[in-house]
Amino acid sequence: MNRVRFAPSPTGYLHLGGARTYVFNWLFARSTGGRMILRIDDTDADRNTEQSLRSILEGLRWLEMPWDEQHFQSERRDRHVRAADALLSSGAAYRDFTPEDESTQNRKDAQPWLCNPEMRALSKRDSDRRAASGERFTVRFRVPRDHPGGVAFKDLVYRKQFRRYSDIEDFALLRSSGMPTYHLASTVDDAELEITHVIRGQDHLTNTFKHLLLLDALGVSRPRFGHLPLLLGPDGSKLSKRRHGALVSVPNYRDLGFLPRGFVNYLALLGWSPKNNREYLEPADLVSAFRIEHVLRTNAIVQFSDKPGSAQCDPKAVWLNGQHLRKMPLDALLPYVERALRDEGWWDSEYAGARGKWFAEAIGALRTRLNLLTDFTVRCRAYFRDEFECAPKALKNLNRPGARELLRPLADRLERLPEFSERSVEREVRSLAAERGVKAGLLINGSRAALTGQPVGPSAFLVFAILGRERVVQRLRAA
RNA sequence: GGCGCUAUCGUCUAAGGGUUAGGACAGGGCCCUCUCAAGGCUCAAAUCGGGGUUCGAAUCCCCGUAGCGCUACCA
Repeated sequence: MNRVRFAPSPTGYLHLGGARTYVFNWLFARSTGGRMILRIDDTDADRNTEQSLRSILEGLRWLEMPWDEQHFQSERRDRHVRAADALLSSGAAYRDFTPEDESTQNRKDAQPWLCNPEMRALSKRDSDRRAASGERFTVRFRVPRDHPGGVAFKDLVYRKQFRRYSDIEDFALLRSSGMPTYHLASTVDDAELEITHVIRGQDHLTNTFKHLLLLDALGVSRPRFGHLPLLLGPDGSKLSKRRHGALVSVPNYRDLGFLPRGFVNYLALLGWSPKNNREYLEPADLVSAFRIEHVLRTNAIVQFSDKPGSAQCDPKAVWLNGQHLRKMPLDALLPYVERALRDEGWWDSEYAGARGKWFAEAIGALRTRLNLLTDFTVRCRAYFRDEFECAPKALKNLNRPGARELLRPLADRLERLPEFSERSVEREVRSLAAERGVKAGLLINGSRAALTGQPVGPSAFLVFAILGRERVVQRLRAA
């Protein structure tokens, strides 16, 4: 059975890149009957924060793509250290006593740093003696750099990969604090958790050679690797919390009013394509269409902007979300709208009870012209609240010559109407307009303004029907 | 600097030797219409540059250029 993992480090919130990696892993697991493992890579104690961990879990849960297992890397430290010890005694690794500040100096040099030959050549006796005397050291992997060959593997996405031993530096396994590094911890855990497919960002493509070296030295079997193209910001640089801020965080998209499925659909199309021109894909469609071999090799730019007034996110994401908002089963949509209204303090328990049918019908009518969940609160106030402002353009419709005077007579007629429905109301409105010799549009637009305070919205007759006779009559008179 | 990855409309992408280089978003126009959407139709918009290979190249090869990644006791 396939086992894949997503291994975020809790040093910031979950951003689009991480979420996309999670989504691809999950899709791969589900489409092949495998298991999804969440592993929190918290080996860098200094930079980890509780808040970051919470936000990652929250963001991941919001995607509605549950994982099957969860592990904390920090709880597995013993195994990492044991692996380092084993490599040390087999000679595959060695102690490097170079002081930290001196070794960081090396990377400033024009020449690439590969190893410190002096430390590499240290005899076992000297090494043991210096370690026993309490001298600080890091443990490094001894890359067989004198051999002419190299490491090769076949990436699921980037195909054949090869790197000469002589181009790989002697990377650290254990820090001088005794803490394992990412390379060691990640590799040991992948092996012990029996990960079969490592699917991660392309920024790890060149790290994979090190991981393979480690895996082989540890004598464990290699998982398969698949690297994903990177997500770039509009400025062309790799998406990061540092540069691009909260704008690219998953919670931001939730707050913008995205449905999990709309967001996931958008993410899935960044660096992957079903190859048949389909764009709108429901979660189940994604699972059945997903093929790791169809992942692209080119980085994708995520469109967004922090300029006030302009769209904060890719308009295509908004469009896709609108597709889901309209096409998903109404029953499935209702809970999301409920939460949006609750957040606004507009939720009425009657919506779920006596007026449940009304609520469903209203949402069903409203959703045809909305894209985001937040549109229900920012654009539909008049359907849920009795106090609302009249927009300037709506006021203009109301003030057209002859419009306002007709509202009261209309209210009177509607009050007496035997049956109050979309069709019967339409008949009344049109006949009143005809009798007074005005265009129906005048009355229709005026009514919409009086009833909703908006110049735009659903068909006016539908508005009448949604609001119901009582509120309609009252609002027409008030205008 | 070294090593590696990548290169199709503004953006996401299809076409992996033969197509008028297709679709989607965004933009323009038209239809529908009580408004705004939705929906339908339509217009504009791309193969980074240069060399090969081939009857034929977006597609294969080489060179250049550009972008990105790695080059940490970060992950």
